[in-house]
Amino acid sequence: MTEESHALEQISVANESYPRKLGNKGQRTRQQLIDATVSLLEKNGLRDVSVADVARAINSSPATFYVYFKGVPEVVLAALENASQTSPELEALINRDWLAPGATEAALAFVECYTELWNQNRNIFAVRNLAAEEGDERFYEARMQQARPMMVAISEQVKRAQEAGRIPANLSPNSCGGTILMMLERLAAIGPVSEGKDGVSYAELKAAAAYHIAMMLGGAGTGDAA
Amino acid sequence: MTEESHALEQISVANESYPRKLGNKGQRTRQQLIDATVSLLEKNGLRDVSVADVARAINSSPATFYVYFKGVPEVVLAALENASQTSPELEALINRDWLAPGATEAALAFVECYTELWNQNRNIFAVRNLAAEEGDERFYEARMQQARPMMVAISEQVKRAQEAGRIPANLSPNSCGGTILMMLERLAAIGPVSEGKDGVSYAELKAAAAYHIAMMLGGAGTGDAA
DNA sequence: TTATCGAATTGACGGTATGTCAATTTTTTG
DNA sequence: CAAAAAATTGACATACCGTCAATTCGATAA
Repeated sequence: MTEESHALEQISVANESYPRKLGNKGQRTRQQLIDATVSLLEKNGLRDVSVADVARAINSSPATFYVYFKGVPEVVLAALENASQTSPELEALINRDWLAPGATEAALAFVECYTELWNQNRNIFAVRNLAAEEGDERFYEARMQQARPMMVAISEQVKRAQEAGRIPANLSPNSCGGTILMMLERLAAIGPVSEGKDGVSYAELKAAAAYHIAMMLGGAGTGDAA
Repeated sequence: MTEESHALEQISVANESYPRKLGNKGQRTRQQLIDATVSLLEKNGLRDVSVADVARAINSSPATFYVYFKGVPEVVLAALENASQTSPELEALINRDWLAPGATEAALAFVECYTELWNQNRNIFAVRNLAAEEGDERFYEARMQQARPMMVAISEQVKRAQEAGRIPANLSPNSCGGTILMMLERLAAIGPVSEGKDGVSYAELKAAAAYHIAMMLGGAGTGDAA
């Protein structure tokens, strides 16, 4: 229910994500705010972290906060800029030849690596996805951006599987990549949290996801079935 | 940052989800609150719907609201009790013989039905998942509960596929069901909203998901490939 | 060293939401 | 129709939001 900003045309300091010029101290304060926010995020959900909380955490005042950020979400957005959802290891794992034997094991390694990587930035990724789900365009964009490399890599592999006649040619590679990423993100988001909660272990879930992926990448019927 | 409730042991009216006794008028007011909340939810995310908003919407006061519910989430929880995530049609679609030909088409029909059903309660399901993701146990429980029938049905089919040797026997049926449901929920949640946003159409995504499912249920290699 | 100026901080304020009473009004019922 | 129960609400204490003007801090140059 927040309304539009007023029609003030002048310089309006905090209208950008940070003041027009940042000195040494300013950068330090800004970073402190980011760190404090991420830290608070570990214990509370995004919606339970208030500007007042963050300001208090660095022994400052809300007014100071607003010099650097428009709100808590903006801080998370800033934190996201230093977080990657891919890695050389992960790239290597996905860029293998999925038509060769051992697809199931490779897929499992891929899933492990993906969820592990995700876990390293669990706090902000979780917030990112939450905010994106809530309809915040900026977070939606951020997620898309960070997911793109994997999307491209997976699509590429799907294409190869199609060319080899392993999976139907009428499927859209991007869509296949999309569904795989849906599964992976959900899997990673669940994380070790719900370990054994629904009567299924995390390891089992990862194995199932891995099988899905191996299938979709054309690795079915290469002697991996038990 | 909200704290525990105080140690007041007496009757404490709104400590339960509704007053100890509800007369005719009370039930009406309660329902009005639920309806108003769901309605407001259509336009704003959960976090943008305040107690004040809901109260205003029925020309009442926040104080009245608090007689019936502890907060907005509780209202959604109440609304969820009258929403089902399954249907006879959907049950029929999942309970077919997936080892028989036509699995891909059947899977597509299943996906269509599922997403359609989900859409009918989009507002509260979205909120439910969001809140569950945020760590709210009650919503997590609600989601689990409402997903269970499908979970069971899918697992059953996975088991049959395993017995027929169509998919590896070392996979946990429940986990396979879980991953499928992960995909389906994400797919449904995305919905027609992001139509064509990432360069993939919703129809294509559904097709890809359907193929996943057909695969996992043992319907691969039954002559459906293009 | 100190004067200067831009960077950085904050106290204080108006607005709004939360959650809880006690007091009042409305409805039901004997 | 009068008593009892249910329902409503005004008023309040508390807390967060977002903005400014006023102030303090700190780097630089004379």
